[in-house]
Amino acid sequence: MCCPSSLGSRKQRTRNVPELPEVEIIRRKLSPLLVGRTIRKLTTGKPSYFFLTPPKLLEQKITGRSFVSLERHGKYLICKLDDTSQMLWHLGMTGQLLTRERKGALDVHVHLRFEFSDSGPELLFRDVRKFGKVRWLKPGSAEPRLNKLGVDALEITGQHLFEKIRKRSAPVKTVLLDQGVLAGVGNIYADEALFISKIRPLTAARELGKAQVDLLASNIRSILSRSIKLGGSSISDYLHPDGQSGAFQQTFLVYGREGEPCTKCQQLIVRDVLGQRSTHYCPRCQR
DNA sequence: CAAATCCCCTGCAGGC
DNA sequence: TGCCTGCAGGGGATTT
Repeated sequence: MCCPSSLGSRKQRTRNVPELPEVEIIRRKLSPLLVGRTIRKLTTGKPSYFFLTPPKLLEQKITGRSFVSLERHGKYLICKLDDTSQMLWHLGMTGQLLTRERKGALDVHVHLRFEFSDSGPELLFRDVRKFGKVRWLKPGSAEPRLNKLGVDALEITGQHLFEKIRKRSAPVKTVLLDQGVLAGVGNIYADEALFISKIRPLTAARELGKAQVDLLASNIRSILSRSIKLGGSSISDYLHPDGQSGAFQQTFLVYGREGEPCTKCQQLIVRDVLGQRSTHYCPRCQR
């Protein structure tokens, strides 16, 4: 049938990176598969610059350890190990955590392969763009990056968000992406939440009134929850650990819809660049 | 302290 | 058909 590109306008290619819902789904699916299991062997691919902890050191520190819990703050996954050390994972843009039966060759983008002492599936850390991060933390030490994160976006309240942004002159879209303000919102959910809240992304954060920020905070929480229910957004690289795709991308109202009619008012969706990130909004609904 | 800019990387769309 | 260019994006470093 008719293809969208027949409209003639050059459409931006959009990608989706793991944001809070995607990381939370990984956590929920991976947690029962990891907790209680012991790492028998860690294999690293060619050392990539992206490791915060050198692969050899990581291998030395976690071999023989077992998983106690898998937690999440914003877009970070936090593995607690049985010697009270921790392993942090950040998936960057294209990071994937995949489970599979122990067989077959590894493709060149697999950077870590966790094998366990039992005969169950192994775990792969795969990352094409190499923006992902893996860090081991010795017992009792804290990760400065985690300490700088704002509250998890699922917990954000209007009052708290208002306090955090009331003096910020930057566009509200840019401020929502600041992980020190709230943790877990990325490009897609920022655009979608602003649309639902009828707030133009370019608006200076400090111009927003308390009622608007209350609404925004509430919409951020609800859109993230809805995405989790639908398995997250799978446009390009994101997959669940078992290879399943999410379905939330089918409900996007503005993201990646440049040039298409707004679902509310038929005005064409506009794309701008803010803080070097593409930003989508309806010029009529969002004032 | 906040804001703006640049950069890491690689697959792939678009142009010719 | 095939080569070349430019873009996507999180977040850290650096500069203003």
